[in-house]
Parts: sequence; structure tokens; C-alpha cells
Amino acid sequence: MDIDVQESVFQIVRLIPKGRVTSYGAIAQCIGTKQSSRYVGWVLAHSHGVLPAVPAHRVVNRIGLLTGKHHFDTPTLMQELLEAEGIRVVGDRVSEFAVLFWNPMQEIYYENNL
DNA sequence: ACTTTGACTATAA
DNA sequence: GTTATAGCCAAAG
Repeated sequence: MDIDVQESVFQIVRLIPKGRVTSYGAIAQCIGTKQSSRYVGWVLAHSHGVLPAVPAHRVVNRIGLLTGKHHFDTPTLMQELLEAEGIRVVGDRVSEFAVLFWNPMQEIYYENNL
């Protein structure tokens, strides 16, 4: 079976719980292409119109900065989506990022041992 | 088959 | 905290 890397990225992002966020590097590490966090962003840039929907707004960079907000329909849409989930965004940065951070590896480990 | 790109990250100064 | 630089890798052109 040939699983595209981009499809793996979509699946991981779809696992992100509402109200939580993760980083490009964490996703890259989770799917195996650990050093190519840049590619994760490249994939998400093409995630518009993909079904089922990919909550790309829950993916930020390693310090919680909303670096991808310009790729949404409007520059403020990403922040609005996050705030709608209870995440506070101040100065394009996720507040309490360390607390809200969701590590994909933890979820995979949990599912494998369920 | 080669070059460019990208919503990144780690490190150093 | 900042800026600069290098590494990284799959997809698109």
C-alpha cells in the first residue's frame, strides 16, 4: 500500500483535539520525516478543499506563532477559528502554548495500547 | 533528471 | 530577546 506523506499529514492533523494545537516539527517527527518540518507546512498549504476537512488552524510553529495565517481566506480567519475553540491568541501567538500543545506521538502511543 | 519551493527548526553570535 | 545561516525533504515545475 502506498501512503502519500501528505495524506499522513492530513490524518495526523485531523487527530488534533479541539482546543489544542501542535507544531509542524512534531507532525514531521510523528510521520517519520522528522527533519522535514518545512514540508509539513507545504502540505498544509494544499489542504484547502481536501475532504474530510483538515483543521490546519491548529498547527502553528514551534513557539506558537500563527505563521500560516496568510494562507487562509482572510488573514484573521486562523485566529478567529482558534479563539472559537477557546484558544487565546495575543500578538499572533498562542497563549499558554506549552499547556495547549498536543504531541501526536502521545496519541499514537495511546491508540496502539488501547 | 535537475532545480526550486515551502505555513520549519536548530544553532550560533 | 534579535538576526543570520545552514540543514532538511517531499512535491511541483
